[in-house]
Amino acid sequence: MRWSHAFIPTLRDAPADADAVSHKLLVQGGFMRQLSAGSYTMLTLGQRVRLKVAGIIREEMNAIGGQEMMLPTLHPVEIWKQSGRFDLMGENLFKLKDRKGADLVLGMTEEEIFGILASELFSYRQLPQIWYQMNTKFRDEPRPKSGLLRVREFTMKDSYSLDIDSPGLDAGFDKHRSAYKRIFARMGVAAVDVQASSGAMGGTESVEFIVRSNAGEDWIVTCESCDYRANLEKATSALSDVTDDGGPDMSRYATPGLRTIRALAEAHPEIARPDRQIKTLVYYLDNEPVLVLIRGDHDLQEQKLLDAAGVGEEIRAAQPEEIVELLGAHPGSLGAVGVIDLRVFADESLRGRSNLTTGANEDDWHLQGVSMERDINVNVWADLRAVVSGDVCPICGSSLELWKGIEVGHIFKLGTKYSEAFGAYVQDEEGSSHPVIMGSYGIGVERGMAAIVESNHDEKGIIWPVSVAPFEVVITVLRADDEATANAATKLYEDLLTVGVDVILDDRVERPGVKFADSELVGIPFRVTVGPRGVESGVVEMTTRRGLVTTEVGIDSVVSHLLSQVEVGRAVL
RNA sequence: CGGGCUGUGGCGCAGCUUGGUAGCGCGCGACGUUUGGGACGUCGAGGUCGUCGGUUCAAGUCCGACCAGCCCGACCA
Repeated sequence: MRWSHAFIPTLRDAPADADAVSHKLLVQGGFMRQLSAGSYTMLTLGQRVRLKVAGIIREEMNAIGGQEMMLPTLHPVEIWKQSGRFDLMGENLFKLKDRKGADLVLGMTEEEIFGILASELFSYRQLPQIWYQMNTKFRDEPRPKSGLLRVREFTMKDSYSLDIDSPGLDAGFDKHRSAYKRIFARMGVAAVDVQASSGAMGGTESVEFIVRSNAGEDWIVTCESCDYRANLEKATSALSDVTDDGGPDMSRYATPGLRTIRALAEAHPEIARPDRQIKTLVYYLDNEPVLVLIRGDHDLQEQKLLDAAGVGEEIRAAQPEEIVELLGAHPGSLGAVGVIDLRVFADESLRGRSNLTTGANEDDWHLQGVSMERDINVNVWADLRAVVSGDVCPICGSSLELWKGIEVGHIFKLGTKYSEAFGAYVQDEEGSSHPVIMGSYGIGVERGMAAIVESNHDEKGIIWPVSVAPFEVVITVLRADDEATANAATKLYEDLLTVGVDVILDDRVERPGVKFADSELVGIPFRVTVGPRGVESGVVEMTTRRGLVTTEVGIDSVVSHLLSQVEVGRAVL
């Protein structure tokens, strides 16, 4: 491609609404433009990167035996009702009507359709299968943001493993886990696999692939000395032993105006240290009010509550008016003692505790000497608290740290939910019928692009890894209006094309500074500078984008030099 | 869905308080001088000021409604 005739609209001024670095650089570099909230046009540079990322994914999926298909994005609403996910996905699902008034939805993931296809399987001898596709997914996000990091329309590679039994599922899951590691390594991002909540997908186990970045929206917990890694939604920590040394019987005491854990602790330090208080929260799970008990110095992790409750359509904190109606008191004086008409969820850190303080469900009154066993009817014990930095690792006892990251992939052990919903059963050796066991595995292609940029840039612009660069080499012609220089550059351009290098010829009649700045903003890994001075003496310059290291090379040997460096870059794992 | 902010040439913005018919920088076209790190001069093109309605002799400016985008929160595979 010749730059002088390419549509590469670079900008000097950042778009005002670019919050993430990748958003700013991809717009400034002329890779993409926003059409509407969460909807982006990929320009020629962006599309070239996207196709390279997709190519890496495709190669690795094929390498583990994946079979690529292409599924429709327009789905009849019935299949989403059949799987039960029409209600589950709620407003995130795009819905529309056709001319006959029939309800349709736009696919946000494709378990339903692959489940339907799997119903054509009849024998264990046809298993295992790995099926995948890469196409557009639609999600009506409440708040698209950060450029490609959270959008309403994007490309996802989604694959599905189909097995007769759970060892088979484990094998398919592990194949994907290692394929994903290779994919992200080849893309040039350091993605780590962490334990995750399965969320609305259901299933038994899930692992996310996370790229560390402050632009990300996920909080990750890692141990400083062992390999424990988990999303905050799933992470847990070791509990320290607390001895409550018996204590008095339960009694009421007046706490006028004390409405927070801290205020109560400061007013009554002898009986109401935060770790001796029960924090009582009121939530609605699918419109059912429930009480949630956690230790006074802890915070609730809502996803854990949702997981403990089973897959729920909706979780929300109750409003103060609702709380007064349910319990007869305002937040600040709430407790679960004597509550029998509401389900009570309690965090493990409260199990077996006694001599605690909690609200009396009467404004300005609390109870002391409360025993969990004796005084509170707990329906569900679960790990509900949010881990905080410095907590104790549940595996090795070292310290846990928290950091932010971008979720670039997520793999799930689904089980039989969809095969049962769509009648995907196969017979085993004995002739008895079993639902196919499914796994589901996703990678967001454009989000992956953004993650690459987030972790590969400097103050001058993007630094694409060779494997995903829109072009591997840019030939920067100084004095494109000088015939000898232009001819030498054009010859070099054609020679590089001949040996299969992805090269762009910057033959614009621009000042050198403009061309250098653009090539660095766009982030092409190798630059060859061809100028009149060098052409006269038979040399050109090679500059690496990373580090901007420049070396002088004879014009006759530059093609082989470049080719070997490009090949090294392409192969990097 | 709650709270906040913003919509003015392609991009970034001023003008609005105090109403009088639109301006700056970058970019763009032509010509000339330049050309190894984002040049300079001259001339020029380009805007129903988000939309609709209202007030007024007169609205980018005041009022109302709506739409869109962004931020915080809620939410989120």
